[in-house]
Amino acid sequence: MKSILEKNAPELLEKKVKEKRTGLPDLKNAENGKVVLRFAPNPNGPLSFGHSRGVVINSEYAKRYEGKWILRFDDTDTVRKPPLPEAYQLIQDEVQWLTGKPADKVVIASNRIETYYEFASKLIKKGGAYVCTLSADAFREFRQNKTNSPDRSRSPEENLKLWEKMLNGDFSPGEAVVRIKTDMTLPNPALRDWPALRIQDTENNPHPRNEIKSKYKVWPLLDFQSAIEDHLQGVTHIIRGKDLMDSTRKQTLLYNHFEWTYPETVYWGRVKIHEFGGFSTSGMRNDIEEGKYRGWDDSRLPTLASMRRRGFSAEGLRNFWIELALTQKDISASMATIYSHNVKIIDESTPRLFFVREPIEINLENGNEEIPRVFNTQVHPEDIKLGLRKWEISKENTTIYLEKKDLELAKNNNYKIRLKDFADIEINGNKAKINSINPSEKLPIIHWLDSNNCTKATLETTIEDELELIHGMLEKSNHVKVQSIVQLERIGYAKLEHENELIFLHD
RNA sequence: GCUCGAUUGGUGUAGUCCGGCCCAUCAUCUCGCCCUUUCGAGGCGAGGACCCGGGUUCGAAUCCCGGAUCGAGCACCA
Repeated sequence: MKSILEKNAPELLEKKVKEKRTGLPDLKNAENGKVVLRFAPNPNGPLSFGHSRGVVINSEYAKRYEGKWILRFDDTDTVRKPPLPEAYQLIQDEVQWLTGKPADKVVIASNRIETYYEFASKLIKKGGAYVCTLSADAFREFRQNKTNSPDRSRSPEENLKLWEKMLNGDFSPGEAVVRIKTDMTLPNPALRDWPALRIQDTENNPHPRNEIKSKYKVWPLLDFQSAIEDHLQGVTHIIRGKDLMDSTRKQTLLYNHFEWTYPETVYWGRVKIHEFGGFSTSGMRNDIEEGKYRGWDDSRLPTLASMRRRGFSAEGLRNFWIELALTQKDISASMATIYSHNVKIIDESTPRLFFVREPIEINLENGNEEIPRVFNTQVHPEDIKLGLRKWEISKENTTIYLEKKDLELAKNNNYKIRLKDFADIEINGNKAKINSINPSEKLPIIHWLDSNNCTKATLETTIEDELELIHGMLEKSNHVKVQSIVQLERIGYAKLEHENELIFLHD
């Protein structure tokens, strides 16, 4: 059989060789050079770790299809989710850091309110939308009963008048809303005459941007604003959470009124990180204002700012999200996976350094051998090009530091231990003598410091959701600049945040 | 309740459209070994999964029917 096929129809055999796909799936109907994507966070705080998924996925697709992606600030709720003025810039900085370049375009919804008004007017004129003066509760009845409300039958002219009254401020919040006319008998209740624009009390809840403040009383809701803007910007593909599936359906109904074609849409599920509890942007904002956290970059917070501060590499984060790919499953990932991605990026270029926690002073004396005058080892064990760590060691009154914990380790080993890259020693009280330079027997190897070649330093870390400051001695090094990542041998990776101040990254 | 959607090892994925080469991929994880003067990195090996029940078929992770479980929407939030 096979040989017959080989002879007569070899393509049938070849077709069976399936290629394995990794990373992001292809986008449907994606034409190279023509793809336009967007990511639309609410600027009520800087980006959370979860948001970074949106930035990474959209920018990666834009790169793959040589298209562009728009960063859009959906800042249309001044009451419940008031924007944070500084977030607009913070988010753009974070995007730059994460993707290595700015978004291709930035759109701020609150700058475009009048444009949204135009489309609302147009649709009301066409009879595709109407002003509804029912209360939310009253309308709910009609939605549940699949019956038309009396307001629904008003003529476009009457609706236009009411719309003008809304804009003029003749209605208070809750008294009038613009609804998109769909069909009250639609099986999905979420789609029945859904609300598109509402009134907000911007006297008491002004928009935080100075140029906006109390300028508008009527504000579009997400489904309307987003749909109009996507069309105006020529968005071809929308990647959004599956919680917005009904938004797609609502917006498609709106697009039908205008006879526009809706973009291709793909969904992702929720992502939980085992180690992070439930955090919301507004919750974090409260806690920060109350002083519970030191800021958005507090290392206990699941924000991009925090991860960036701790020293995560943007590339590692990107790889993490790409590997998670795009599925509608609600997923629960572990920090271990993120660490693993990060280590792959940083390990080969990260200088090694000794940091002795809770240092105990020991006087080092000559023993079977004299104290060597120099300590010499590589900055990176696998890469000599990164240079050498070299200390001059005084031969008189030589004081070294060992970790308290390592003293216990030595105790369990007849007080004999090996100082890494240096010598075997035997400890006796606060003194130690050198037994041999070369490793004479298999001893535990510990890191250590010479008092003339180190300085006091602190390591900030998180233990059970509390910030801890570990005091210790840090090796002096001219290979490590402030803000760079180091590996504290036998401890883990950390960032030298300031002179003599380290912040723990991960182990 | 109504309406959507998802279901592959501990975790995340590939494969599902167009059934066989899938005794199921890759990564993470765990364990073992090697290497290494770090509890790091690297190398090698092992462990572990097609939600359940029927059906169609020579053959089902893949198709059909039923069920279960989980999640989301039904806000004048985003």
